[in-house]
Amino acid sequence: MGKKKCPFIAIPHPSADAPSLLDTGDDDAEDLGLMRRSDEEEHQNCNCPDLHFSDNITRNGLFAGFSPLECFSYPILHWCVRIREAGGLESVSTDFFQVLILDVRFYILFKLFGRCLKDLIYSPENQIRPYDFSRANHCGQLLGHEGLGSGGPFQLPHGVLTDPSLLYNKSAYSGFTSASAQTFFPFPSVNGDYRGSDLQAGDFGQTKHWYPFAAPEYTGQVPGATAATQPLNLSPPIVETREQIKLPAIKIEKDIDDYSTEVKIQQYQSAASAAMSHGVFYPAWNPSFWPGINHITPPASNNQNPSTSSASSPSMSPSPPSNGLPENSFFSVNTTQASAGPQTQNPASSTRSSGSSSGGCSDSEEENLSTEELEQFAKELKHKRITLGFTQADVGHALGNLYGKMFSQTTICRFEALQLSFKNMCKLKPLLQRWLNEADTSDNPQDMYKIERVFVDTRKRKRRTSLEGAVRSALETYFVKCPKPNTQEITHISDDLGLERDVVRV
DNA sequence: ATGCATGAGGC
DNA sequence: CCTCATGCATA
Repeated sequence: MGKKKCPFIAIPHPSADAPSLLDTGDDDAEDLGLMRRSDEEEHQNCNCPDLHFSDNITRNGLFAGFSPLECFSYPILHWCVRIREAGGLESVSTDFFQVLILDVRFYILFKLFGRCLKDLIYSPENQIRPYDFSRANHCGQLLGHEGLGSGGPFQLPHGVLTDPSLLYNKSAYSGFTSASAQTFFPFPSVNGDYRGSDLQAGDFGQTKHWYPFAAPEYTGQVPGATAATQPLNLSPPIVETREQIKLPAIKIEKDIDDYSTEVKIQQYQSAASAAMSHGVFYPAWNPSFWPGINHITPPASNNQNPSTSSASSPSMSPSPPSNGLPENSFFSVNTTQASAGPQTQNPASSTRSSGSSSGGCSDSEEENLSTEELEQFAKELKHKRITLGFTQADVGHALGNLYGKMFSQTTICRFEALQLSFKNMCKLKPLLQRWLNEADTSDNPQDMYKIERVFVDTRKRKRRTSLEGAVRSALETYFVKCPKPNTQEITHISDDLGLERDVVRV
């Protein structure tokens, strides 16, 4: 009786809380039903599987250190329970599914293991209770051979739900790390504000780290859409891309590839049509949102403006032929004003063609920015980027597509972390501001980062030098003695340590 | 997220 | 030759 509801996947109430998943407020983690540190105590009282915190800190996001299956399986189980609680697929409301489809993981799993999930939802012997899952039993059933009937090739790697504790170890966003060697930007620490965002990143932002279907940077799609598409779009380029990815998830991915796409679709479709026949289950399951599922025709009452969605259907189309705007459009927007409020244009199809139309144009002046403004903007950028489901790399590429100058993930990262020089921050801000405005107001922000990656820099980069132990400390000693060695001294040091001159110099 | 590499531009 | 902005490669 006294047990509290586990906040792990606090799926919003079907009718009441659907919009909260997209809430851009500070409580993003909560919006997504992700547990925060403060929930730990509460969690002690629930029957959730082993979801306890530890003090390990992950660096790259919520799902770092997790197998894709682990990342998928918990939410799936919770969704299943929720559906069951609601009386089955036929009984849940439209709003419920609007929320549900935002959980990309569920979508994918539903496609892959639709029958299995239905078993979980309907089968009388599966008397699972909310937050009372038996790992071995249900997860195996959900993802393992048993549930696939004919014994699909999908194999569970050593325990699906091994240790989810890492999920919640993400430290609060700290902006500047104390270890930062780039000290030329005098911002104070940014703290706390991105805790939620970082957690959320695990869901929508930095999904590349764990997505089994990720074709990381080449697809030109929003992560969610990417994940939804990959199992169906087995086009050669993607397959090639996979070959190059060294993520452990590849094994899983290949296994899934072997699995009959036809079967997957049928499984999905049977569930979908069953639900649709009862008049539910249609809202956002449209081709635009779920590319590859274009055989499901949403009713006319679809939320989206039909013309808008058809204009883009972004993820289905090949890369755009254009290469963005010419360089002279780099700093062509007055972003000080633009940042005050969203624009009212409908940029659905204008992201490439109307680069000059967004916001008023002005000189290429860098703004007179205060550190506080930059700091604030960096926060806002990160927050909204994550909310919109873009990675840092996406943003960098989008800038290239939209404004002609591409930036790497590194640069975006450093911008968000305020690790660029003040001058550089001021220079980049207008571009990012403009991107932010476009993305923020676009109905199809994923249009903004369709990637035209036709050029490949074939230069062979020097292999990265790794300075270790003795050499490193020797260099440091030299540096302490003489921070600015001249040529002769550099030569001397390089001879002494057996390093290239350039290495010593750098 | 960050260490090291690279190349442009300025002195 | 140096500084700076930026990116690759990798932790």
